[in-house]
Amino acid sequence: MSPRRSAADTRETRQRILGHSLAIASQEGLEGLTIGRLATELGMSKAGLLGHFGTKETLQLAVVDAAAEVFLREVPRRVKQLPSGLRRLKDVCEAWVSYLERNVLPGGCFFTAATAEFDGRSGPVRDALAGMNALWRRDLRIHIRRAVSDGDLPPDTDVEQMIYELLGIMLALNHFLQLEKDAAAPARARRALERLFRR
Amino acid sequence: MSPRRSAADTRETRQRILGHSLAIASQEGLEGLTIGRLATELGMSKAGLLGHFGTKETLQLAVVDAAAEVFLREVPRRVKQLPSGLRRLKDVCEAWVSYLERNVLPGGCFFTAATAEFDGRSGPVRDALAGMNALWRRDLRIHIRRAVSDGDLPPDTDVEQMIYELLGIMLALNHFLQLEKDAAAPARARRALERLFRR
DNA sequence: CCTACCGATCGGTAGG
DNA sequence: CCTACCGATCGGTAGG
Repeated sequence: MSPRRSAADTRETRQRILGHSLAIASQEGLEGLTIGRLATELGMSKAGLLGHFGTKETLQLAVVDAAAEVFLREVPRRVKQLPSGLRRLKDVCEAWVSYLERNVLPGGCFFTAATAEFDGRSGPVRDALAGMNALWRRDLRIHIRRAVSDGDLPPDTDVEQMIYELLGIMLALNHFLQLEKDAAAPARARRALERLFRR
Repeated sequence: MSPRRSAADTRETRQRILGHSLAIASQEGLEGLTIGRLATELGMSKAGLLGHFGTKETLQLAVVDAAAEVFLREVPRRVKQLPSGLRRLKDVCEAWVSYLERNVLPGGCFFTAATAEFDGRSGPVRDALAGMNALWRRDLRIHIRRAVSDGDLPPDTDVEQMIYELLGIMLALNHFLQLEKDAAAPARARRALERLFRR
């Protein structure tokens, strides 16, 4: 009667796995994501699950990609696609704060958690995380440089310094939201950003 | 011939275990710290090791305490015990940057790593970490308040905002040191601190 | 502190 | 996608 699993079904199952993996990984880390637990919670067998990815490491890499997808959808793609510059930078940062504030993933920022977890290791997962971090900094760098050449930031702006401080504000936001459940943290992040852009 | 293990020997063994645990945990996390691995690397049996702590959770709590010991020794106790205030606050922050810069633990700041790992969970380990974070913020709060009442910081200083930004600078420092091995990060942290105290 | 062991779970494979 | 299984390792205990 019912046809064999179509390619679309397969893709859907894969997305279900990745969605649940992302939720687990944001709370308990990429290593806390075990095949057995994942299979049980999704109501499938370990072998069936592993069939989609081959090994746990491949699954972890797919989760990193899925997390990047979510972040790109929720932050840069969410703001009006104005020309690069200070206005766009501010919009991106506001979307970033809002992303963390809205608790899109149950455990907060996946990349913050996963980066802290893997920064002391080596291998493909660590490299993928480092690559995503570098890509995102590159985006910020472009906006900041443009803001400087537009005259919206002082000509002596230290671009890397600004990226450093931006990231610090976001790391602190994630920290206060996750550890302290401090509802005042987003306002603090916004205030810190204002001070950063108004120097 | 040789006497039975003395209480001093026992304490020494315990310290050896905790020291090695701290090194592992700063790199691979408090959960990556497994009894079997720890026992092998220390050349003792799992049962012998567990005898000192009872359960893994008790070991994890002891590691949190040991990490606090190291941090207190390397940061607040390392600066001249001047009266609380802006001078002391600046000294403490410099010791904090230096602590991370000198890579006292192989995986960077234990508390940053462990907090990111446990902030999505519940239980005694998470609570102990939250408690240490709160204690440290209390210290910083006292210094900032004193600096304000001394007139060394503006009377309208938002104390919690300054703590937030301070923590962000340190989280970013740990991030850039661990993930990017960016030797320029300590200088960026110092510059960000200057800007924070000079507003 | 040790040896010897426990049940549970890990990632993964064979075969269908 | 499944069942059935593998060796390795997990935290922990009994008994000395």
